[in-house]
Amino acid sequence: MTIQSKMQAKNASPRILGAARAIAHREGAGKITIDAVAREADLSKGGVLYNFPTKRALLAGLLDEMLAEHRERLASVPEDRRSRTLRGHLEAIVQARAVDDDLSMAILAAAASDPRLLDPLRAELTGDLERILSDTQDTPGAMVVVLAIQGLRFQKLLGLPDGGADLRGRVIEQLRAMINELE
Amino acid sequence: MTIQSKMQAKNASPRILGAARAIAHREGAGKITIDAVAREADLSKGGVLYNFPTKRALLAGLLDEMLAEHRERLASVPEDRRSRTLRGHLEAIVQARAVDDDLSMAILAAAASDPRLLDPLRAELTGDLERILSDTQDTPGAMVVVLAIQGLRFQKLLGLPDGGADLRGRVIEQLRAMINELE
DNA sequence: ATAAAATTGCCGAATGGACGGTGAATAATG
DNA sequence: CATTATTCACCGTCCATTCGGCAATTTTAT
Repeated sequence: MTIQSKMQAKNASPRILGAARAIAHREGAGKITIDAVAREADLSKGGVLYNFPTKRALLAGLLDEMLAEHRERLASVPEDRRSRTLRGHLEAIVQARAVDDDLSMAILAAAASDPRLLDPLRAELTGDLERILSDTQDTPGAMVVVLAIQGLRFQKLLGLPDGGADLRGRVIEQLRAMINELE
Repeated sequence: MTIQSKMQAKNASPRILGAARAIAHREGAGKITIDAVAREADLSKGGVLYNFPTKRALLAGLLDEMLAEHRERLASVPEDRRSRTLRGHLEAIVQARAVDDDLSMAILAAAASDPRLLDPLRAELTGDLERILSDTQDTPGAMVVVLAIQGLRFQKLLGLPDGGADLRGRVIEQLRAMINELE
């Protein structure tokens, strides 16, 4: 109980989402439970459920937040360069923080029982993909890069073998080169 | 209840695994529960747990089975060609049956709470990757193909946008070409 | 301005269902 | 008979969701 013991915060949602992230990072993707989130956010279970009427809504909120951050990162790529979106995607995973991995796993796990949870992600990626493909004549070439980037994501997410940090670096260089060679 | 009403099969494990697959395919990844599997396999819950002492073991069994099939597919690639393993991986997803997607999702979901469940997969892929990389001088080039293939897997698994069947086909052609150009 | 009324944000106990797992008894097998 | 395979009846836990109530805040009425 902090300073705001009796003070009513206008919006506890960000605190709740932050708490969920913290739990995912500290205890793993499977530990995101309403109780746990409530404790972490210094809130009651009812309080959490007031802001997110269902657990699904909470997960959806997390995904939303991640997508927003994703958009920000894309926006931070210099305007003038070709293949902006594609570059953004690549740089995003280069800089990706480890925190998001457990979070992604949590969302993935939930999506197993409820595939439509990923709809916002699909929508976002559909837009990105359109932009990427319309940026070049060599659509298959661009698509290969997109797929490789996605591969990198899941490789990291699931801890699949990557051939060592050394190779990983060279692969990223290679992908950068491939992007530059797109027409 | 089929012909084998009162006949005791020597080994119910395959039937159980098959039941799990059926459920995953018919009702989704989230519906694989011990009770459900028992019903589907026409067995009691205890019977299932006799063969797989824990749910984790059941999932591990499913993963095992999938990896075995994976190895078979790899083995069916003509001996003489270069980059055998890599070609195998590519052809595997070209022919992949939809059944396995829900199954993979189920395993993925479980891995969220228990990452070590994926250890056998990691081991398998580590071996494959070694073989792939030692087949060529252009390790980054090969790795890009590996990643793209992995990207294809997850794209399909999660129903992410793929730019249409048309592009998909051309991408696969492109990947085949890239493999051929590896030295 | 101020009392009354309504709304907002939250609490926390209770509910109920789903699910993994156990163990003793029983049937089949060789 | 001994071992193996399976049933049946429970148990306990976890966990999302419900719900009635309460204090602070805002709105409405007087």
